[in-house]
Parts: sequence; C-alpha cells; structure tokens
Amino acid sequence: MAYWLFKSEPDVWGWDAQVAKGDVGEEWGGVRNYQARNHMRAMKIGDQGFFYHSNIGKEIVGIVEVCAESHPDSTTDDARWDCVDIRAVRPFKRPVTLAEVKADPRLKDMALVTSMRLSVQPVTAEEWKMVCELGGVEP
DNA sequence: GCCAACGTTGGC
DNA sequence: GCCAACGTTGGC
Repeated sequence: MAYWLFKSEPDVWGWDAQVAKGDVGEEWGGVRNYQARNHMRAMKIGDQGFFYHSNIGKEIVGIVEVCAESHPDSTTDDARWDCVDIRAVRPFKRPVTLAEVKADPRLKDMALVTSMRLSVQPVTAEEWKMVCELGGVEP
C-alpha cells in the first residue's frame, strides 16, 4: 500500500465536488506533467491519498483512495497522458494547512514543501501518520 | 496581482 | 543535445 497527495484548485474541483461523486469516484484527468503521470501509473487500487486545496485554503482537507488504476486520460487524445480514478474516503476533522506542514520539522521533507509545484506527489508512511494525527483521523 | 520556481519547447 | 525563451503554477 502506497500513499500519495493530490492537489486540486477548489474553485475548479474541490473536496465537496469529490465527495458528491461518492464511491464511483472521479477520473483525475488533466494532469500534463510527466512526474505526476508517472506517480499515477505506479498507483494500485486501494492506495490512499491526501486531498489538498491549493490557492484557496492551502490545506489538506481529506483522504481519498485510488478506485481505478492508470488508464488513458479522457480529457485528451494525446496517448502520453494517463490517469487514475479516485474517490473520497473521509474528511479531516481539522484541515491541515500548508503553514502547519512547513512549521513542523518532522514534515520538512514532504514533497508538498520541497516540490511545491508537483500536482501528484508521493507521501511516506511516516508523513501519512503524522498528517493524519494533525488532521484528527485514524491513519 | 506579482513574481519566483520550474517544466516544456524549439532553434541551432 | 544544449540552452534561451516562454508558459504555467501557486504562494504571498
């Protein structure tokens, strides 16, 4: 089981929209970055991910899981781009802000801090546990 | 709205 | 294959 982080712009597609999709989930299409795509290609069904709001809020708001493995991105005909589907699992009791992550020395190596612009990021098991604690949910 | 960081593109 | 120009992202 691996852990990931998905970035969204909440005014385009946020946590509420993701929750509204229920267990069916939603294709995480539109990613046009090789690193991010490679992370999605590496994902397995059941992998867990944080759902992050950039721009508005700048906080991790909940947990999602991968419900369909890598497949062609339906938002383009370009064969280079694949993506997974994700579905909402549960919200954080308390959102974890970017400022908190940056302020915590144990989280200083999170990709959210070191690779700020990468839209799909790997998360380590330690980071997963830490951020879940901060968010008030069971890992 | 600004601007720094950084990924991508295209000319050579 | 290098590197300058350009476009995009995202925090502030």
